[in-house]
Amino acid sequence: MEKIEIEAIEDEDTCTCIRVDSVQLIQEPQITEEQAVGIAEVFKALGDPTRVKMIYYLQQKELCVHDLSTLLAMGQSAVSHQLRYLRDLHIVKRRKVGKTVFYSLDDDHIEQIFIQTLGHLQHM
Amino acid sequence: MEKIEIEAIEDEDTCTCIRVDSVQLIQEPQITEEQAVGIAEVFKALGDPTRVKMIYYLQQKELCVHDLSTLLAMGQSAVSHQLRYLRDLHIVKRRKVGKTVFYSLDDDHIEQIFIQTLGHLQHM
DNA sequence: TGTATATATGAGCAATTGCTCATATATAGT
DNA sequence: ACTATATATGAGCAATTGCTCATATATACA
Repeated sequence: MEKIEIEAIEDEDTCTCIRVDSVQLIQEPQITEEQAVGIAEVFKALGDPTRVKMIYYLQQKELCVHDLSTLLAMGQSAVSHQLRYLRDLHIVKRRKVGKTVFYSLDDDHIEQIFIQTLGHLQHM
Repeated sequence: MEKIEIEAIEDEDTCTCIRVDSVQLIQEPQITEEQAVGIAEVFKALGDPTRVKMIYYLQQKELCVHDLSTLLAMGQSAVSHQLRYLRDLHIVKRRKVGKTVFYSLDDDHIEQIFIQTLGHLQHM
């Protein structure tokens, strides 16, 4: 058991509630800015109702832009923009057949996270 | 095996790529607007670097506002605002002791989703 | 080659977000 | 009661978001 020097920290204010533990955490930062940004980026991609529906449908079957547009009752442009966004994050991938482009999920991890969360949220 | 009437759908445009399946999906909507909004709401809460860090630290131990402020290198007001946001979603809860308020995670499901996702994202 | 269909993309715009600043509230100590 | 500390909150503002509209690109077919 080591004793921790509370006096080691000297700054402008007075709160010492659990300063000790905070310092311990600070000394092992454990999560970097880049990691936090990366994690947030993925969650943010799933954090929009339109994209939730898209991923929900794509998780069931490959769909073309037009059909997604119909299913979501949204303009083709809006759908294409969202698909572009998801594709940039490698959440979704394209398969072109003639004029039409089919989209499907591209990432097993994200798919699992999505499905698990769906399950969790049933019980809330 | 049932045959599906493609001709049943008659609307303004021409794409019939997989219209049949789309209609099948449409006939069982399976995901409502409210559900999509609810799911997105949760993901959105996790979709910001500041909140990711907060949840990451709080998942390790209960912390007061001041210490979170120190850990995140952010102003107390910004931290309080974010905590308020997370509290409204029942992701975080308060425990008041004298002048200081301790925050901790309030939802096992969200905690699990967060940890699992953290694990998944290690392998990406 | 010309036309129609399917998708992609840039610009613009209203709504939302995440912060800061100032200030309010709550509690403890004198 | 007065002061200091800890947290909460409203207003404001710059940045981001998610759509629409117009238009570009790609492919199929006559």
